[in-house]
Amino acid sequence: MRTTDVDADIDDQVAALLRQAEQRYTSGRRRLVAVLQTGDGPLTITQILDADRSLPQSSVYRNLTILEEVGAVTRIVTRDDFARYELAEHLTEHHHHLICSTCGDVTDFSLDPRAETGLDRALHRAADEVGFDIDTHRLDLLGTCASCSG
Amino acid sequence: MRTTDVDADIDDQVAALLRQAEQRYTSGRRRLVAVLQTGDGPLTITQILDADRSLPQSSVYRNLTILEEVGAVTRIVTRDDFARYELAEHLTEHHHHLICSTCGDVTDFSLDPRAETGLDRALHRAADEVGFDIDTHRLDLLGTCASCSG
DNA sequence: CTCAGTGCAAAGGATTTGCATGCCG
DNA sequence: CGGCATGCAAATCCTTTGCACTGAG
Repeated sequence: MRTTDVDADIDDQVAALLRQAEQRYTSGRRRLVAVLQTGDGPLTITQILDADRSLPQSSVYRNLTILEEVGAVTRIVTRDDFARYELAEHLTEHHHHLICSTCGDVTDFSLDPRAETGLDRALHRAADEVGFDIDTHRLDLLGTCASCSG
Repeated sequence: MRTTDVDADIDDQVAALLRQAEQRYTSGRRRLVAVLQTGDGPLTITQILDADRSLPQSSVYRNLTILEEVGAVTRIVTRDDFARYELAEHLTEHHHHLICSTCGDVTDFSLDPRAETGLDRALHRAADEVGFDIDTHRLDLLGTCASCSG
């Protein structure tokens, strides 16, 4: 889904984000972003390292932190002990996660626009009541994926 | 909000859940549940230990694990590195979380029933498409809480 | 009495950091 | 050239576990 001709575009945007923060878009960071573009959902460090063996663990951690600060990447935490990373929403599209309780895998999905809008309105109504200023929302479904229920 | 006369009721339900699993409801576990009833949102281990200094760390971890297995407690993970725990939804009510990006605190909130129902329907529609079997959903708002924006 | 539960301290595992080296700008 | 980024290995920090002890039934 993410392997379309917008990839080059994403690269440019990441480059821009880094430049604004006075950070370099080095080859290691490029390879990291490339791996993240690959996944159908957020990836764990292990998955990233497996996907590109040339990436050293510590650099991956460091660069993911920087890419997150810069706003190019989002860190996700599920119930298991592994943090997961994905490209930031403004580089892809707003989406949510299907988290399989059995295999632990995380995949993306979207809500139809009407439902998403309605949800957004309801959320703002609720947040306003307590003076909370919403930045974004996060919606995950926990359950069993198709392969695990088969 | 949770400090009402349903507290005794919750205690009974937790006791029942433990009994079903052939687990004892010991004083340490009682104190732990008592602390969880205190919070306006999920608590970190540190918060729990601070709330009741007589609770040893390792027992808290162990008992939270057991209470989670039994279905009395839910483990939450936010973006920071601390796991948080709260009483299971069927002991309280379905609710969501306001996560402050500045101070890291988590508080509960609810959506109005109409919005919640609409959301649920939309979620099932989306999940059905990919053969995902929903157990529950998790909805968090990320942003700035009233005290931090002041 | 017996066995699950407890508490201490030491181990485990994901993540972070120090430091010498290499490379981008 | 100068400083940021890198990579290795050692350190850190939340969490888990081993083991001897205690208390509930």
